Amino acid sequence: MAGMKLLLWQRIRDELARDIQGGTFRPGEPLPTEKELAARFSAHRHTIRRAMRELREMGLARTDQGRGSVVIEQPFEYQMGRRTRFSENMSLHELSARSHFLYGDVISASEHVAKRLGLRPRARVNYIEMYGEAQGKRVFVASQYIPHANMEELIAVFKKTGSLTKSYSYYGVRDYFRKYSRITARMSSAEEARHLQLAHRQPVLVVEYLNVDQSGAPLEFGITRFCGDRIELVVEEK
Amino acid sequence: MAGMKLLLWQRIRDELARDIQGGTFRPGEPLPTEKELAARFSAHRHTIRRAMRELREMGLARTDQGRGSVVIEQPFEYQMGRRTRFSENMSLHELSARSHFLYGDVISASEHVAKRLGLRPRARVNYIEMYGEAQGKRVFVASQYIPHANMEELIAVFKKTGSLTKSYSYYGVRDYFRKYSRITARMSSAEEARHLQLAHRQPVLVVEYLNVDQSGAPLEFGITRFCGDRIELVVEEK
DNA sequence: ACTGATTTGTGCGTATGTATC
DNA sequence: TGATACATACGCACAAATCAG
Repeated sequence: MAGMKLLLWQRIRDELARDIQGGTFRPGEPLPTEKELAARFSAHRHTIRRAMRELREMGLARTDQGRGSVVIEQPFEYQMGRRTRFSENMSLHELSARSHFLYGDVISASEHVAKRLGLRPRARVNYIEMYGEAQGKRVFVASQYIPHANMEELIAVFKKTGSLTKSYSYYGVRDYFRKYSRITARMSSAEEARHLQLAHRQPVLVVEYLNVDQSGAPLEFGITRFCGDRIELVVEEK
Repeated sequence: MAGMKLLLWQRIRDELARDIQGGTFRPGEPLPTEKELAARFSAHRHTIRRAMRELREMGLARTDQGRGSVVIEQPFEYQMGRRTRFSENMSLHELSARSHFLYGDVISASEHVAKRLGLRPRARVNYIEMYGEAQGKRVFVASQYIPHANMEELIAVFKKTGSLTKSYSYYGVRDYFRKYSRITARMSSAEEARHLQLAHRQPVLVVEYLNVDQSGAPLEFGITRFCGDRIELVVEEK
């Protein structure tokens, strides 16, 4: 089978794929126009299009009518399941992932938040805003609400440890679980676009979730906004 | 606790919430400007803004700087898990949900599809496009790939039964399971916007998934594009 | 709001190579 | 050998979306 003769469009597809994976064409950057590629490969535009179709299906490129084709930014995988944790999640992929503190305060819960956490309205909660980074790219901003009772110095502890999981263990919570996730998509707000360092308004994946401790008691309610094209949520059934 | 005195902003919030939930303000329609609301309630604009903030947190309204506030279209819940099926899923909520046939053919699988289904490249697969409707609103368009071997008349069967689950049972597949789901968000293409009957380009939730039969063999690979603001995917852990 | 240039999307026609019966 | 079917590749034309002025 080795040295099998490849068709023209397959050779073009493979060469462009190598150019992309080798870094000649960088993620986010436009690919040459079909006309230019036709000249480069001395092939018909239809043949170029056949190759481009495959690149799209391989998830390497995206093309828009009237605009052209761009190299897709390979999205990071974000595993979502019973034991979803950002730090464990992305370091698995050696992505040098970190979360960064943005803002924290003790506030009184809105009705919506109180209901989700099973608290009485206006109960005191720790409110923490953070953003997540992987390979130098912002991938999410998150707002988290944790009941203030029993964890009165959580914000200070979080600032020191830099991780909610570690902060919980400081308070004796050895393990916790994702109870549910509710996922929608919408356009980013101006503030979200700023935090995610997006040039323009882009779609965000909005995940509203509840984490519970080992006894099943609500531990943390949060709303995470993922940059739509930099993250791929993976829900794997066992 | 009954008859507890409510603050002014809480009364305004509750009255507006009743207006929205009662249908005075319809989903998708703009709410009165803050100035108009201030006049109606004889309250200061700041007080109106305090109430609006809660409405946003309750998921009832959305406001954009310079434009105003609109009533959020309450998204349908779409349960996602091991036994995800559209027909069972939405009829639970009495949403009069149906899926509609768009296009079907036997094609040869692209490399990407063949890989996911564990077939050799260019193997024959049934290709079915459909869209889903709930309460008269388009909620998704889906492209599905099912190996052609063993299910040679699948498309004809599907046209008659109107359901993939029923079509599978015709071929003796009594049950099947969701192996994984991969979720991203992006802008809808022109064609997707048309199928989803969107006025403008809007974000879509893209779910790439694999269903397997009871023996664990790949049964159906598909890409579903949900209208971002009309659907909320729910991943519930047990 | 309009115009023209650029770029991708689509359709049809033609010719050629290859596999099958 | 011939007939047929199918995929590949090129040529040409026009539609549709985008963008700069």
